[in-house]
Amino acid sequence: MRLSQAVEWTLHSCVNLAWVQGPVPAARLARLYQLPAAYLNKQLQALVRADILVSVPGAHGGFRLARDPADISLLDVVVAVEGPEEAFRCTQIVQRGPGGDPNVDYRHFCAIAQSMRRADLAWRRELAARTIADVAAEAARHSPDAPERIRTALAR
Amino acid sequence: MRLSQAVEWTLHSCVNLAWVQGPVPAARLARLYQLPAAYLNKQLQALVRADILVSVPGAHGGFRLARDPADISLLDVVVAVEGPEEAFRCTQIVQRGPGGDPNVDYRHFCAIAQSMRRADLAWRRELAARTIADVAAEAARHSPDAPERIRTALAR
DNA sequence: GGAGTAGTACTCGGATACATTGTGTCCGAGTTATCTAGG
DNA sequence: CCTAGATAACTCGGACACAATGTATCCGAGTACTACTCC
Repeated sequence: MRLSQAVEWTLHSCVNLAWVQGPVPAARLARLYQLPAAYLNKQLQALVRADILVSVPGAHGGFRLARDPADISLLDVVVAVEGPEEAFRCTQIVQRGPGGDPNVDYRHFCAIAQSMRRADLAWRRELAARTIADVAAEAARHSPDAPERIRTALAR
Repeated sequence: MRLSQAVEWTLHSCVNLAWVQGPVPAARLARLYQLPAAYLNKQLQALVRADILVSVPGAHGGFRLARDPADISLLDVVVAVEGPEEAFRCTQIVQRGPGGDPNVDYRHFCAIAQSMRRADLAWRRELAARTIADVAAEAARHSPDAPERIRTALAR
């Protein structure tokens, strides 16, 4: 099991966007960490579809947060990039086993599926409890001049 | 993010092995749910390397649990199949950003990495708290004749 | 001087290739059970 | 009848293909700004 690289990139981008005002083009966000600009752009589109970012086309355009950083959880970003389905996929192989009932939905009754779902929920709960604003504040606490550095680095 | 199919197969196989005595060949375990036998065999090898199963070669050979089902957590099986590394991989892109210090290990200091690690630990904690014996007992509670059905289906 | 218009630079968005990983199959090495022959 | 050896069947183990997904790139559609021309 493994999260895509895009999760790291988009999370950092969201935190950085929380520190600036106007829209920032993907190329400038990518230049910060020397990332491939076009690919980052592609991933940010997923955040736009999830109503986490707003894209502004044309010159002086770019991406900005769609709402307050305190209203964007880490889970929101992860789900936008990775999709909503949970990590463990119960294919209900028990249905095809001895004593299996084709009319029973084993995604709810299979003890294994239940345990895996419980772990998944615990993971999501942690991510949902942490917002972009939390992370930004924590980062600023650890290195107080980071916001200003990002602002100047993202300036035209 | 997505766990491999093998997790479901190996977990069910471990529960089934907890209900029988001697070694069971992979082909017979696969036949239970009409799974590709050779591929299941390949996955069970990973459990052998992790000291969860013991393989017995030759005629009348197969796989059996290496220790008591109560001493095998779901996390043990998942780690054996998926590998030990956590889902979120921090590549420390902050190092290459403005104000980044090449001598700092941001896997421990980056606020994002910390949050993702916390979620990962919560997920692992849930899986570690649940054993094969727990799942087997839960399944037997829900359908009491399941163990006997499995035993006869796995008999030569 | 001001307004309208054509042109230009910039940005997102999706369509298109490449690389990595998951999925599935096949055959050989090694072991055990069985059968056979000899004492 | 018992024992030793050869044979055959069975099983794991890893090497070898195929498919799906993640990664990366490129080009077109659309917008805002700028410069120019005309009134």
